[in-house]
Amino acid sequence: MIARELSATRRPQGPPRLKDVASKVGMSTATVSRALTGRGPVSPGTKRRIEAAAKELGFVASYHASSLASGRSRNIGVVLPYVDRWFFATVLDGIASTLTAAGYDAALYNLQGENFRESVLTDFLLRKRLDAAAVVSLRLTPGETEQLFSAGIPLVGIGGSLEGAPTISVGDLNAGLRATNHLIQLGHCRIAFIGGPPEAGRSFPMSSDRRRGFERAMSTAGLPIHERDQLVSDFTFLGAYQQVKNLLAEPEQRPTAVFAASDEMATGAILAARDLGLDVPRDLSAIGIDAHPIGGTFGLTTIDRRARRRGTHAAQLLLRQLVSRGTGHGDHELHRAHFIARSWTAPLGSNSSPA
Amino acid sequence: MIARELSATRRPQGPPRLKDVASKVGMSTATVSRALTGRGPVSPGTKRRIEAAAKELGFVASYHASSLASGRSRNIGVVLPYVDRWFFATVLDGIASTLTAAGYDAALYNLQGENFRESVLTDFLLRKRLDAAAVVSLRLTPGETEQLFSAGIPLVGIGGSLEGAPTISVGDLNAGLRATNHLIQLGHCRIAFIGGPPEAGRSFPMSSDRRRGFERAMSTAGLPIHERDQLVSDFTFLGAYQQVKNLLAEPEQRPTAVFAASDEMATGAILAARDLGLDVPRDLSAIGIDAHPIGGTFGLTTIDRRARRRGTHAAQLLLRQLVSRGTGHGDHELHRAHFIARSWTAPLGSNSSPA
DNA sequence: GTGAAAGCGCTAACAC
DNA sequence: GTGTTAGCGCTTTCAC
Repeated sequence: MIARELSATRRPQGPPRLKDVASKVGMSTATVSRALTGRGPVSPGTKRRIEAAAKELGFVASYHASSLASGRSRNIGVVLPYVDRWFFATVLDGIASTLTAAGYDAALYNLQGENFRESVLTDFLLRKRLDAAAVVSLRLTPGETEQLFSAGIPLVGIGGSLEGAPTISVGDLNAGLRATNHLIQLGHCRIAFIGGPPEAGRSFPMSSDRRRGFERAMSTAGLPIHERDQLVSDFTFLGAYQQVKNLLAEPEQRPTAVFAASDEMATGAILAARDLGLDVPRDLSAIGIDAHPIGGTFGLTTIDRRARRRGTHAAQLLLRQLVSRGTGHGDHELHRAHFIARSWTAPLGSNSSPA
Repeated sequence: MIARELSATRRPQGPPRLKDVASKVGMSTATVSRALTGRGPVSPGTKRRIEAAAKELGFVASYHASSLASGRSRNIGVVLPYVDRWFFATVLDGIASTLTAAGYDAALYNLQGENFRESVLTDFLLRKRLDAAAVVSLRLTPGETEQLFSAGIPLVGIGGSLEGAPTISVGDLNAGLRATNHLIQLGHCRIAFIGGPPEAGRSFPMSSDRRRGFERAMSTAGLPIHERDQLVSDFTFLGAYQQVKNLLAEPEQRPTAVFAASDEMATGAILAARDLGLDVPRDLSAIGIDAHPIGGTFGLTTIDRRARRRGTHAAQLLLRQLVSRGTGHGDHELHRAHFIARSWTAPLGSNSSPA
């Protein structure tokens, strides 16, 4: 009803339109548009006057109209399996900050594991309100990738596998190798591995790659892998704490070192060991992956995946692609992970035969 | 250049338009629009045929066009100071999931402390591409709130203070009171408080409210607050760990309990105590706030802010407002925090005079 | 360098 | 119930 009354007065004091700016400077909307978007020629003088007028009126172009007319939307999608886990939240933080600074919006698509996978990948792509998308730790099917490409949406992958799209990976396999080798070089022969759950087919192929790195390093060194030292947890502190507590409960079967696929799990492992009266790192060395702040507290040795930086980098890549209008198919950048040696790993020595 | 060539062929195989669906079923675009949006009368029969045709063609309405024409955009903004902190990430998770499930987009605005405050609050509001916004832990100035209202954007606040907008708060003051009282009832007289940094003027007024709760509880109980027991940290594990380690270094001045404004800090405090050789909870009781998973591991007593649920609830509130077209000015819902007593708080007893 | 005019793809009055 | 007709507010040829 109110709306009806207002419509008589016609736009009582709605936001200013391009038209308003145009008439204020006595120019056509076309020129104003060119001046403000920077596309097309405008004389420096007019440009300045237009900008001044726009500012004075507080004019900001309507995204919807602009997007509809131009096909560009200054909106970039970020697709990830979780947002409430440190690694993902941090990557997201990096992406979002970069985009915001560049004047882009970040549209968040939280798949929640696999819950929304179907609808998100179908929906958001089809509606084409996105200029580009960053896909974090997801293994897209060829069909899905192709759909996105054919919709003309530049993609960049982070740590997942994305056939044909530029990907920023950290080399999970390599990280697994290095972490394990570090422990081996310290003299450890019996090393436990705590990984994440087996990947649900299509998501985050990270844990299994690390596990493969672990296995390869062990076999290269000629070390046996004990079945019972192969733990599966959920990337969380709590899960690992419990698992490791069980594992260490039998002294004669104890590993001397543990490699966890996340810092949270590594920390859990350490605290479990401590609670069992073990001395860290004398009785148990531990190494994690992530450089989660919690690890820094204690001095956990870890492999930094540089989460935030990778997010930033992915966003920049996308932004650059948007400018050059190239899709940049298939470039693959490997961000080498950064090794951080700290005090939770120690040479095997004083504890060759645990009490 | 390619575009130019293609334009000859005219939409070689671009996504289907409303028009395509219309001609496929031999109806006008208006009817198709009505059928698909559910706004306006359509006979059940035609509706079904239209839906079938749309599905078959893989038609999905262009958001931009639809938004421009209707003024609605199925896009809701989420403004928060950080995304890489557990509480915020979890709230965000709750909001985003709910919105996604309802077919809405979540546009993320990460202020990064105060970095992007200005531009976000100005920009995203002016462009009006948002149907509504959830504002987490932010203290908006009256001017800012008014701007948002006058732009017709329904708001809901979570845990911040938002004059005139519905707010979901957890009662930080009350949480502070309860946590402190819990410790007092256990017989503790010397209680330390670890809070966050003083709020940067306009952000997240949560730490100070908890501190006030603490102070009030103490003074009500007639207990003195020692200046040196009032710690300021950064909500992180590490910060608290160090602070508390310093605090506990002098045995004769030791508090017997500590109330931390976050579980991460409480956990840091506990581990600091342990590393100093103290027994928890015999020598030091600790209570936190958040129900961060890390606390569950050890049995940290805490006050659950129900982060995820509050996010969910905020999103629902917004969605409901959008339907009823009311702005719901000023309703204030208090989600009472949930007390979780666990093993890290104990009656003062065996440790009346610490060694 | 600038303006006129034709859309972008959809929704919303309003007639029928 | 359904079709017709105007736009939503901007961008972009295309002339000038």
